[in-house]
Amino acid sequence: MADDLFSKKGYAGVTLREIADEVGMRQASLYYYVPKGKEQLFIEVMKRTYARHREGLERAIGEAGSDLTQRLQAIAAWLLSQPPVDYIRVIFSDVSTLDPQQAEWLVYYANSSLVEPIQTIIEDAKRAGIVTSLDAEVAANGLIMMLEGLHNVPSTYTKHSRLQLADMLIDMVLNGWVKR
Amino acid sequence: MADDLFSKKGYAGVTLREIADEVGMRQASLYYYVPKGKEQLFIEVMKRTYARHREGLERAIGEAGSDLTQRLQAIAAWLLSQPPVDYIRVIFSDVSTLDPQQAEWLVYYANSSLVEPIQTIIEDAKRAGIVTSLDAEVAANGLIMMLEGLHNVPSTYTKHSRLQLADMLIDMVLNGWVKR
DNA sequence: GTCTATATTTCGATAGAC
DNA sequence: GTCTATCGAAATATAGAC
Repeated sequence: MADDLFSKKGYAGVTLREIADEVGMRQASLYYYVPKGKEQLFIEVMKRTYARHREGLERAIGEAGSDLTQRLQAIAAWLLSQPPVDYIRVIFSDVSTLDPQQAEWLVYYANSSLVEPIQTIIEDAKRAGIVTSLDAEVAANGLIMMLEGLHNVPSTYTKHSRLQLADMLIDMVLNGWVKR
Repeated sequence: MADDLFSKKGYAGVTLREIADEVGMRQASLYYYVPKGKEQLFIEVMKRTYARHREGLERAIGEAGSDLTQRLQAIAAWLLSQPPVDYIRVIFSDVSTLDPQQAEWLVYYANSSLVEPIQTIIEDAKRAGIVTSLDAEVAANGLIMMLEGLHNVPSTYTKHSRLQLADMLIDMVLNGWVKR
C-alpha cells in the first residue's frame, strides 16, 4: 500500500512510479484517480491512514475489555501491527509545497484519530479512580510517541520482540520508575 | 546547518542546493569539501550530530547534579534545544542507496551517543536504590522517544510549552499513572 | 480506465575558468 | 576555494491513442 511507502520513506522519498508499480499500474495512470498529482495522492492516503487508525484503535480497545493494562497492550499491538505513522513529522517537515491550511487540517485530523481514542480510555481510568490526576492528552501523546518509536528499533537489535518491549514500556508508564 | 535540514526533511527531502544556500555557497562548491557527494555529506553530518549529542547530554547531566529528576529535566532541555534527531528512522528508511555496512555502523553510533548516557544515569539510580528493577536500556529508549516526539507537537497546539510538557512526561514516567 | 510517448522540471554530479 | 556552465538521470506531469 502507498501509506506503507510514505511512512517508510517519507514524502520526498517515494516516487509515483513505485506507487504505480505496487498497484500494478503505469505511473501516468495514477493521474486518472488523482488529477492533481502526488500531493493530492499523499493527502488522501494520509486521510485514509488516520481513519483506519481511529477504527483500529477503537476496535482494539473495545475487544480488550475494561482492564486498563490490557487496553494499553491492545493499543500497542494495533500500533505495532501497522506501518509507522510518524504522525506529524511527515506532514509538517516533508511536504514543503503543501498548502499550510491543508497541513494544519491534516494535523488536527491526525491528532483526533490517534490521540483521542487513547485519551478517552485514560480519562475513563481517571474517573474510575484507577489512575492519578494527570493530563490525559499529554499522557496519550507520550504513550503514542513511545510506542511509535518502537518501529525504529531494528528487530535484530534487542533480545526482546517489539511487543515485549511495548509491554515493558507500558508497565513502566503505569507503575513508574521510582521505588517506594 | 545541514543537520537541521536533514533531520527536518529527511535525506531525500533535502537538496544540495538548499544546503549550499544555507552555507552561502553554490551547489557545485560543496564538492570541494565532499568529493563523494550527497551521501558522504549526509554521513558526516550525522556523525557530527551524534557526537554533539553525546557531548551535550553528558554536559547537561553533569551540570544537573545528582538528583534523578533534575538530570532527566536537563536531558529534556538539551534534546528540545536541538533539532530533532529522528534517531534511526533517517538512517534506515530514507537512504536506500547507503552502504548497508555503513548504515549499521551509523545506527550503532547513534545508539551509543544518545541512549548510553541516559542509560547510565538510570543504572546509577538503580544502584542507588532510587528506581525499581527495570531494563535501563528500554527505559532510556522510551524516554528518548517521548521527548523527541515533543518536537512534533506544534507549539500553537497546546497550552503548555514543550519544556513544560517534558516535565509532565518525566513526572509521569517517574511516578507512574496508577494510583496506589 | 489504462496505456505509450513525451514534455518539463529538478537534482546530483562533472569540467574547467578564475 | 569558489564560481559558471552544463550534462545525464530521474521524477512529475501532460497529451492523446486505444
